[in-house]
Order: sequence, then structure tokens, then C-alpha cells
Amino acid sequence: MQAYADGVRTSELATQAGVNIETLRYYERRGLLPPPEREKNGYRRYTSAALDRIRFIKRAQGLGFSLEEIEELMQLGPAKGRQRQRVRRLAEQKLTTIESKIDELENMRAALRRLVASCEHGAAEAVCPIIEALTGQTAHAEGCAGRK
Amino acid sequence: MQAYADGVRTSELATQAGVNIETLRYYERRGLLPPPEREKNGYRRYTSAALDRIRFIKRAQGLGFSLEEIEELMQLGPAKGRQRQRVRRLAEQKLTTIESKIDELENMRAALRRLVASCEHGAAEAVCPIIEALTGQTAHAEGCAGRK
DNA sequence: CTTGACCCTGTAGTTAGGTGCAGGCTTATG
DNA sequence: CATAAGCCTGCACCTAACTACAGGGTCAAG
Repeated sequence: MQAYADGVRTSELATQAGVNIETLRYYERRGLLPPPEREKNGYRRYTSAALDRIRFIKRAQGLGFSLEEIEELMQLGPAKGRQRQRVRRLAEQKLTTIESKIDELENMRAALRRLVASCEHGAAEAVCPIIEALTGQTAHAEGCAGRK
Repeated sequence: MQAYADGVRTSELATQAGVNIETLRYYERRGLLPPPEREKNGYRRYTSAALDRIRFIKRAQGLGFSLEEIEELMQLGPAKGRQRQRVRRLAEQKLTTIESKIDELENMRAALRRLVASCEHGAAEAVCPIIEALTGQTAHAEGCAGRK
């Protein structure tokens, strides 16, 4: 044991990240996980950066991002020279989608809080409050019109 | 036209909601969309409640919920009698997952804002800031230990 | 009364994101 | 040295969530 400087093997990383071993290889094929160093026998050796990446991927998925979008997000590193503007635009764009996700979740949260409260004392509204909470036009809502 | 009291037909609803017609039937089979009234010729007639539902589903999906979870969310209506406790528990549970999603998105937002700012003036950090932003243990983090 | 635009049901195919497995090395242990 | 655990590659298969299509009705317009 401990024969190599640092880093872990595939199964160890999979365990730490709580994913299947095959998923790691799949991410590597997809380019989401950079090919790790190899031991002289060909075995993969992962650093803790790989663990961070996988956790990031899993969380971003849980927030509704596809692997393709996640790839874009992960490429948003420090911009070099001419790339700067491009990176900035992409970042701003991602920022607005993230902000509207936050808004939507906050609406759901408010609705659920009201629901929980209404379970506490006796009152019961007539209809499903969560659906109500997200009843607006797509994203960029125009003020507060449109309510029949 | 306008032969029937109110409501729209399948293709109209699909257009309004921005989904495929087949998706509507699929949701109906899955029980996500209640079977609508039928015209005397057997055609479906949807009310605006159906549109609200589909929009809700689509948004919830964008926030990382599966159709199964969405079904649970939509069942969270006004509780009747003995069900009250059960509904309350489920709602509280959904509430905590929503809250941690909000947290994670806020972390991403902060990271992206820093990134955009760093694009503005010259400074460039060394590593990918978005991944950094979500580098914590799974949810209920234990203080700030565990960083090798 | 036929043509075209919609609608119906049932069933088969597709895409994204994995997951499993065969066939074959490597290495520690009894 | 055999045997088992753990790794490798390549390829086949799986589940969730659609999406398409065949085969057939409805009905307004020409």
C-alpha cells in the first residue's frame, strides 16, 4: 500500500464520489473528466481535483443542467487574452439562467412554506399551491399582467 | 370554430405549452396530466389548468426534478383530515431539497459573478472558480474539516 | 363526395446518461 | 504457482423521457 506518491485508483474515487466505476470511464470518454495519470502498469491515478469535478457534475445535474451544459460551465475558467470577451458573454448568459432557476425555486419554496403552515392550523386552500406558484409566462415576465 | 363551451384541443395546448403533442398523451398515460373531458367525437378538450400543469412540469424538470418527484410535488394539495401529517412531512422534505438547491445555485451565481468581474479588470485567478464554488461535502457539511 | 387538416389508439423507435460484461493483464497472498 | 481482487479495453445493454408512425375515424371546404 501507499506505493505511489499520491492519488487514488478508480474504485476508490468511485466510492468517494458515490458513483459507479463505469460512470467515471464514461465521463472520461465524454471529455468531462480529464484523462488522469497512469501508473506504470496502466492503472489510472486520480487526484482530488477529479473528485471535486465529479461532485460538481453531480450537483449541477441535480440542478437541471445537462452534461453538455456542465461541460460549458466547467470550461469557464480564467480567460486568456482574446478569449476574454467570449468567456464573459457565456458566463453572463449562464448567470441569467441560474438566476431564473433561483427565482423559480424561491417561488416553490414560498408555496411549500404556506402549505406547511396551512397544515399547522386548520385552514386549507382550495387548489394545489405549488403549481399556482409557478404560473407565469416563460422567464422574462412582463410586469404583472396576464392574470385571467 | 368556437363550437364548444371552452377549452382547447390537443395541438393547440401543445403549441401553447411549447411541447410535442405526443408528450401530452405520454403525461396522461403516466398520470401527470388528468384525463381531460372529451367532445362527443372523442377529441380531448383541455382547460387552462392543464396548461398550468404542463408549464409546472417543464419548470420543475429544468430544476432537476424527475417526473416521479414532480408527481409527488403536484399531489401536495390541501390535506384532508388524517392525511394532513403525511402531506406535511412530505412538504417539509421537499422544502429542504429545494433549499439546498437554492444554496448551490447561489454559490454558482457568486462564482460566476466573480468570474465576470475578473473579466472586466485584468486579474485572472489560477483555477476554475465554478467547480471551487461547489466543493463541499454532500449537503449537511460537518463544519470545515476534511480538507486534505 | 373527396380531399386535407386534425384527432384517436397502440406500438415501436430514439436520445441522454449511464451500467454490465467478456476477455484479458497485474499483483499480493496462501 | 494458483487464485482472487482489482484494473484494463471494447462493446452491448438498460432506464427515463420522450417522439414517430401505422392504421383508422371526423368534419369543414371545395
